[in-house]
Amino acid sequence: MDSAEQQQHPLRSRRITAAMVAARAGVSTATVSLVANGKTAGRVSGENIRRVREAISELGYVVDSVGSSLAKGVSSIVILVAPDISNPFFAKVIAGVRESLGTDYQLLLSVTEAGEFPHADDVRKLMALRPAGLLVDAPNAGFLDDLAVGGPLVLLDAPGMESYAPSVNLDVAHGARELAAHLATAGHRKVAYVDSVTGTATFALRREAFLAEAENRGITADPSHIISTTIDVGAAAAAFAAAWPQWQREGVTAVVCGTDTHAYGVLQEARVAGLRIPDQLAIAGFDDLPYSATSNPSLTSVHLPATPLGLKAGEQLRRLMEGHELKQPQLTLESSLVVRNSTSPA
Amino acid sequence: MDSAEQQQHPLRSRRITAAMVAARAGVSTATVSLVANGKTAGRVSGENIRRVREAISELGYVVDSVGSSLAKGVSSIVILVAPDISNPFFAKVIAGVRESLGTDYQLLLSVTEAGEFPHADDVRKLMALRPAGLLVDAPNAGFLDDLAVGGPLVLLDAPGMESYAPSVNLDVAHGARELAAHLATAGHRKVAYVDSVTGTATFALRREAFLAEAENRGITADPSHIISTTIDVGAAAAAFAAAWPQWQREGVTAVVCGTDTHAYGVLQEARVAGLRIPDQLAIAGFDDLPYSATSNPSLTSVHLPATPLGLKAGEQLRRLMEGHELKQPQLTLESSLVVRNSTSPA
DNA sequence: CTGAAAGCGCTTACAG
DNA sequence: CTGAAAGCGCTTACAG
Repeated sequence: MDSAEQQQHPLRSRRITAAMVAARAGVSTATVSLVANGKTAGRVSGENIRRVREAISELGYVVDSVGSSLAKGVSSIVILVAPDISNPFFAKVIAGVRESLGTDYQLLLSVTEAGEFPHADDVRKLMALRPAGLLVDAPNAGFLDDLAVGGPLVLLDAPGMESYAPSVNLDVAHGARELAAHLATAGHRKVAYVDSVTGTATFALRREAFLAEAENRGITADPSHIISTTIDVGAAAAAFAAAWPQWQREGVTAVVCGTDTHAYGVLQEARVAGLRIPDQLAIAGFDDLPYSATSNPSLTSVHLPATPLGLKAGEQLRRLMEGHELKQPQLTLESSLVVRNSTSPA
Repeated sequence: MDSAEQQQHPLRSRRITAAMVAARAGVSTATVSLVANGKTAGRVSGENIRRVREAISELGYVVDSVGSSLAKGVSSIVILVAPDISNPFFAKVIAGVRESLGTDYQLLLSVTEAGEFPHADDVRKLMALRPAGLLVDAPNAGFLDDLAVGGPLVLLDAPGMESYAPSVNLDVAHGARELAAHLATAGHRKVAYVDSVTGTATFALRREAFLAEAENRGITADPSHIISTTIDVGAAAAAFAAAWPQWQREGVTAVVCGTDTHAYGVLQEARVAGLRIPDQLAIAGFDDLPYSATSNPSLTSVHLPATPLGLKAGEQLRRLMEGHELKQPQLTLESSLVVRNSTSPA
């Protein structure tokens, strides 16, 4: 039987269309569309609803996303633009987004080379997909200017860019200040800072909040003690190895890193150099990746709630895509310092 | 930006269409399509090519992906189905895929809850997007049976499933055997194995190759010494903590983990229990994540080439999507053991 | 070389 | 409540 065969191999055989369902149910395609989209209230008789549903399940019909998107003017795709997914932090953000988006929306990842954001042309290509909404993680202002999109848009981890769009941010400054206080209490007076090369706001905020509070507490960070690398263990390790001899001569006793990934590289190289941690050199990072608890020594880090970040951003976007107003367009999630052995003797 | 425009729905309203380009260039939309798609050879005059190109750049026209997909019957979307992206290993795979796919294709991530694969219904929803191709990472056979898709499809890390589709695999068995040999040489006779709960082939292969070679070399792994958890530091830590008292009584001296992530959890808990590593307990994993070099102690692991895996899979899929035959439908990439302090005294 | 026209599959006013 | 019909934006035979 034809229909039985199609049921068995729905993806291999000819595509099932609304017209086929309509023919089988003895209704028009308009009615099929109404039923398939759950817009039957006061528009389709109970009997027809039943017949269409039966035909749909018998044939294994699924609304074609492309035809539907063209007719509606918008697809079910949500684009997540992010500068770096190699950071394990980001995997958690994605997990959160997926969870809040549910099965109605498809997540399309727009990833570019380490730290780079797509430019106007790439953005246009993305918009050609008619996304239902956009999620932009850790953007820089230049990218948001290029973007200039009017549809549903939520920013993640974009401090200082609240004027562009609804955002979900992390109060990294709070954790950064705790870290400065912690190092001051431990007696450090000269610190170095290993930043990320990407000019994204969150990294600037981490650095500035830390350095400001450090200064308040009598800690100095000489300009030559502030360097940047890509978010990569090896790159951070190499940069630290090159800088350390001078830093050591100049009395640096602690290195703060923009991400834990940087910190792992510094840790690795510091151990190669035979430094006693934290006695000769204290090391700390941001993100509190799962690996920071098991590193050697375990890494002091500013904990950032990655999964909740993705979750909240997805929820906000979802409201926007459903046409609702946001009661609270700006959300901020907590951060806090987790002290471990890389700054505090066991 | 004009705030009034942003208030509206520019995603839907201000769209530049082929008709607008055609009007401006004084040609038909058919000619615009030909030029925009680079199919002009012997079909469009030089003069018209010039005029259309000019109009395209003046208006900032981009071919609408939805309309184009509907007309062609296929989109420019490549779907990557994967059971787990929280593993940092996977971020590298994605990076490799993105690189080989280039800018002609958009990468859509189909992620599900930890270790779960989408079932028939979800697959149908995905196929409704009319993807240009499918990449499936670490699938189980049940999923591939459900899939039954006819279009371009490449499997990643799917040992034993070569009959379903072209695949790019990792020779995890080789590294697993090296690991067994290494532990045997170090004098271990009773080992435990912490597996992943997902029934994916690569994990079964890791386990079986390891256990077979272990047995060859006089190492036993009692059934009660083989457990499974999700790929999660905390879950592995808890499972190990619960099992260790019995294992210790029964003489286990080494724990091999299906992934480094599991191993970090075991490492963490072993240190909490005050075990001397590797003297009282040796620990090893698979994946060789960047963090394994900096853990405490550094982790012995079977190195797997994640980025090349994504890269090769993307290249193969690309050939398929361009209508070519694959000269080599089955590719296998190397793995090898990296010995560190968790199994070998510093 | 060129354009008019027929679709691709769906949704949505619209008239009944 | 229902269906015929007009699109959505594009591509591709097809006739000229």
